[in-house]
Amino acid sequence: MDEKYFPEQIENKWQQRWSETGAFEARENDSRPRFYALEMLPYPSGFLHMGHVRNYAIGDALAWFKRLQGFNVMHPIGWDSFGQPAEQAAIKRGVNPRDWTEENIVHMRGQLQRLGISYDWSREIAAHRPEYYKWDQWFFLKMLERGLAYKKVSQVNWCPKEQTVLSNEQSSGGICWRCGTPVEKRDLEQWFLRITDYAEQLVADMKQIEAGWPEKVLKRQSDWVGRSEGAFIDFAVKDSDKKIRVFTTRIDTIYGATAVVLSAEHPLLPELLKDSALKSDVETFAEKVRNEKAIRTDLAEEVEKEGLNTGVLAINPFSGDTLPVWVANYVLLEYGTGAVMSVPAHDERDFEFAQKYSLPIRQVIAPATHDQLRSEPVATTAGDSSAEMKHSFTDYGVLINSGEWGGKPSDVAIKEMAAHAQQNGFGEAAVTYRIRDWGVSRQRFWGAPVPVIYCDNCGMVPVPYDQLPVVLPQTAAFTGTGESPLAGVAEFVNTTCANCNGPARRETDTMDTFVDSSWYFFRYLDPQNTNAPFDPEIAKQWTPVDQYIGGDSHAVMHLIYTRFWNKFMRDIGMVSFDEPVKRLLTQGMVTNRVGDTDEWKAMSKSLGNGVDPDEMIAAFGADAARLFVLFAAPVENELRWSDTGIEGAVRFLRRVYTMIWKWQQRLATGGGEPPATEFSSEARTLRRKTHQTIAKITSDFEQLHLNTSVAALMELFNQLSDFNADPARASDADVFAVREALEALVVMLTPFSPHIAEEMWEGLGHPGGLLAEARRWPIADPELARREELEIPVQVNGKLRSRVIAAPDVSEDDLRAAALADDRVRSLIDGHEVVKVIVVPRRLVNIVIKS
RNA sequence: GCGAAAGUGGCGGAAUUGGCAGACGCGCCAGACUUAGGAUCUGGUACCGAAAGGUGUGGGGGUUCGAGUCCCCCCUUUCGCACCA
Repeated sequence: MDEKYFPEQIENKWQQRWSETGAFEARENDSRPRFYALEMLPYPSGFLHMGHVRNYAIGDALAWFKRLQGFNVMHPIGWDSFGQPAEQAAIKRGVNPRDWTEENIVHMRGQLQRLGISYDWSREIAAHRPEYYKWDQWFFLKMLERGLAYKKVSQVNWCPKEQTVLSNEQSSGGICWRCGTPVEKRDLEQWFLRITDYAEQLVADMKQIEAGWPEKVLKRQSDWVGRSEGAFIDFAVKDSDKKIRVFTTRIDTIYGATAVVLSAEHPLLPELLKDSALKSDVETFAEKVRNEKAIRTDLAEEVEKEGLNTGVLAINPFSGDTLPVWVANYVLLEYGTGAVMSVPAHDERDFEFAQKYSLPIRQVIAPATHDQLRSEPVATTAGDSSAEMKHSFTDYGVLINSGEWGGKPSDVAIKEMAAHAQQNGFGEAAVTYRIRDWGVSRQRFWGAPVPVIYCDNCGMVPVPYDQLPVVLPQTAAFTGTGESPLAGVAEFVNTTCANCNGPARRETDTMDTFVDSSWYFFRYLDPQNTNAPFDPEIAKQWTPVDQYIGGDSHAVMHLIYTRFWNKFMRDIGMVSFDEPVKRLLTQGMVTNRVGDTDEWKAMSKSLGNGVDPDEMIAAFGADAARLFVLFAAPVENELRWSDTGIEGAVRFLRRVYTMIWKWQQRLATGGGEPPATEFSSEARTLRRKTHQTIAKITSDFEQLHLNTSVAALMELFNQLSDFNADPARASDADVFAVREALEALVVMLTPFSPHIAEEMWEGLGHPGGLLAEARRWPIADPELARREELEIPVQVNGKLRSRVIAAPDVSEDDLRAAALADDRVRSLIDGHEVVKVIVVPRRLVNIVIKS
């Protein structure tokens, strides 16, 4: 090792050595316990940004930690390389998306290697390569076989700026997930995956992962799936054999229904209107509502409720009442049945609607008091409470004005009334979900082609498995019009039918890139497999993933799709578990000040607040850059970038390096045996700090509390500085204590700054590198970590007044006596009555006096 | 509007979960290095006060011998949801 710390030199040296020795390659024939550390794979945009650096620095710290603890660690990386930006580059600049993508990968791979992230590069994958997307297509066909992939015309989310379809997850909140443009609705024929078949499991299986996943991610997923228990009820249409089915979670309020309200898109509407005098008015109104919905852009504002009476009447199956049927803009076709019973007295929306259109308001739930829950049925009067009620009453309570159900509490009535409906054939208890099927069709070039063909004779024909992959053509005309560019590539489109050999056309839609990322981490485990996406036997050894790390922006996209995919893979026998990821960490964003303002936003090119990782590496070294991002904030917090912070990291590394240099000669030659002589009190203090630090960092790592681990390393170093022994003259005992501290420091620094750690480890006289031994992570000795004496704070009436020194095993009585004997304490309690003395063993004494 | 989380020095953040508030770092101040300093080293750094001492974890109340931590009300910020029947 050199006298001075030259990061570039050290980093090059070790990156090369790691690569030559295959240091990070995970092997199958290995008896060590396994650990799968996974970071969300990047899109190859061309440049690594600080968010990537943070993500991979966290994952790498964990991977190194586990490796040093003796685990066989799987730590792979790949490229989420299909998607929009490549195609945008093609449209705008005429470059070939494949070339653009491959060049970006080369550049970013170089950046990752310069960062020294310990990936097993032999397992690298890229979604845009046929050997990968072949298996996307394979999975698609499997889903098609099982009826889980289907095509239908539907209203889809359309981003007018990017000219593309978006899934519901990608247009959450009504805006495009990528560019923030308000989303429009369009009618298109599209491929869907039946994620709704798994809605119940997506909710129920959260139990299995709740210990390891952030609560907020599970909450968002749970909201997204939107499980809701209630009942379907059929309202017969008067003078007709038609029925209107509504969904309600509050069947107990059904006697308060004063209208049935349909969404403007409700399929029954045209038939219902057939004989209505108001037909044309209603149709005009419904048309207007549909249009407003399709182009709605001011999402912040709640739209004012509007409705129109259709003139049609329906019959409440419980009360026999005749109710008007309305059409209104606040009823959604997508949820429930597209029709609701309007109960103004007990639903805010219905109340508002009833107020506006002067519909009657009938109260049927009374607030429950303790006695009422047991009271006899209240006499029913079908009164209109519109005058008295100022707000809807939406709590559960006791039924009134509800026929035979009067007097029953809501929860009981809900169960009994659903059963009653079922017995009488006009309804049933039901569970509905908010989640919709996953629209995976994209009218895009740069994605995996949907592997089906259309034959004039045979209709839609799946591409046979042995004809996969359906390979993307080299290029196409990129017009950016929203039509799939593949449609213009004749040699792609024109094919022969696998059934009848007649002429046929290929599907020109490609798949959503979230298909690629739904199962990629299984491919890492068996990346060369040509017979299957992966060998289930190999996958079994490594999965579920032990720790997954990435941004929380994917909480309801990638992270819900991949859970769905796993359940599908389970159902076709490829995996044996329900959940693919045991523990998930959603790391915080890396932000920087925007210009001269006080705003902190995620680094981005367009805001001009980006920090180039390459520049950081050049100026400070990869080790310092990584150390800083891990130290500056807890991993889940936002990280506000600071240029001075990283200088502190370099300073620390340089100080450690200098100390190792100072000691290396003495340590490299001397043996590591415990000395014959006694340890001095200072040496014992150093050893105590060493073992306390080992214990702290080892346990911090389990929670990924990396910032406090770094702080602990710094404390250990400060203690070493204070120890201030001279390498030339130090006693054997002192040298032993220093060696113990320095070796622990170096090994525990490795997850944060691996290059300098390897260099220093070598400098300390250990050839072969840190991974030469199966298990290198130090183990804390609790005996040595224990304090020899305790400084116990003494409070008088809760205020800190003094401290007493005590042995760690001091008895409560002795501690109390010592506190009461303390001079300062005595001067304060003299002349006062001691009411009580609280002794917390090993912690504190509080003396309560009367003042 | 609904829901959730969070408010600790100039800044990022610690605090063994009810027991010494401010670890560690950044910044700042002072000093040293017989020149320079955007290098390095040493010391200091919550606030008020000369000191003794007092005050202090968004504000107000409460529980407790003891509250950053628990409970209630309020304020602020961030995030999520957007008529989900």
